[in-house]
Amino acid sequence: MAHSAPSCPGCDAPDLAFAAHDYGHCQTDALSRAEALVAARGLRMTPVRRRVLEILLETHRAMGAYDVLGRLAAEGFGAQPPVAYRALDFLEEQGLAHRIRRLNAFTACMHPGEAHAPAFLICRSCDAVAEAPARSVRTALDVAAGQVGFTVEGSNIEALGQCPDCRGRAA
Amino acid sequence: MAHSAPSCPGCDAPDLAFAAHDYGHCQTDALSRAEALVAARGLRMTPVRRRVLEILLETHRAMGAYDVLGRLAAEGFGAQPPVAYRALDFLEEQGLAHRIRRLNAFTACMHPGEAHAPAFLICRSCDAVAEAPARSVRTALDVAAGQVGFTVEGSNIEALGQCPDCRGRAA
DNA sequence: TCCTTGATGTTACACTATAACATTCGGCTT
DNA sequence: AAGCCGAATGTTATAGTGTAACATCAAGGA
Repeated sequence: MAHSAPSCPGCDAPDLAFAAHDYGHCQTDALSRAEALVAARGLRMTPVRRRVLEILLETHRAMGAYDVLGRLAAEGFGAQPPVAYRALDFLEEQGLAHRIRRLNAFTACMHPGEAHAPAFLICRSCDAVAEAPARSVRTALDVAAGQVGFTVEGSNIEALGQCPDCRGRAA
Repeated sequence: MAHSAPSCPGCDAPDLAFAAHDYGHCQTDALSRAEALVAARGLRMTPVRRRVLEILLETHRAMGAYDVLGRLAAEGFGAQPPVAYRALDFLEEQGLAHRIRRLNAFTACMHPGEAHAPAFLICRSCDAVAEAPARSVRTALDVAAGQVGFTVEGSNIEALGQCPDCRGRAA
């Protein structure tokens, strides 16, 4: 699936990836796209799964599984770890959420349905996480791996550094 | 520091990254280079640190902190987690070991002293981990991040897939 | 010698994640 | 409507990963 319909100008515009903007756009749009995608695959977007995705969509940060679980429990869902982990695993398998391994945390995917091997930019000052277009990065990785005969099936590419806002503020 | 002296033909040759070869070369050479590097920085390569590096160098795989700890404990070193984690953290800070976040594990660096932002190739069949030259990958990441105003200070780039051997055997 | 610094060792605990099993729900067949 | 089946949820319990805090010890300098 091509990148035909940006889900949110604020989220997608490169120069606004870290800028403050109305998250409502991202949230409602990504959610409806996720619903359609899951339905098209003959799977079920259950209440827990939907709620977890909504929670992740509330911020452009990464949330730990136990943070998500806390929210779920407070809302009457199950209060045990598997409840959160199963929903998160489902969302990740469906490409609706990503795991940020550096943080042991999860973040909503900003481009559901589009084939992409994202790179994540993690700000060490404000903990914001942005999903950067990384086709070139992934390509370079495939090439480097190919040179040693390795076939890449999946990747995690994460960068730790400083976002524009924090760099401006703190030098 | 430039990549002037490959530490081991078997380890460094791209087409042998995953091939069986005499680990003795890698181990003794990497170890002596590590010693020199640490000394040059005015730091101390203590017995625990040296032993942990040796243990990591025994294989071209990633080891969990608790696996390392088990070895240490069996040899008379402290038996509590911080003993292993402190040595591993030291080695990582000095660029003598790398953390493979996908596996919650650690692996010895094959190019100590050389500036590098490595990519790791993790075989899902045999669990071997190879450190691929990834200057181009890191450059692509820097560029992609730069486009959204993000300054990359550190990265983890990991690929999951199949090594040449396993692909040959299993199709 | 005394003192400071850094390294090691310990206890104790926090955080992350999964195995295994019971229960419930939705859809389908009869 | 009754019964069945597979998927999803909920639970208990436990495994695995990582760190805070403090005590002890060794090395080097004042």
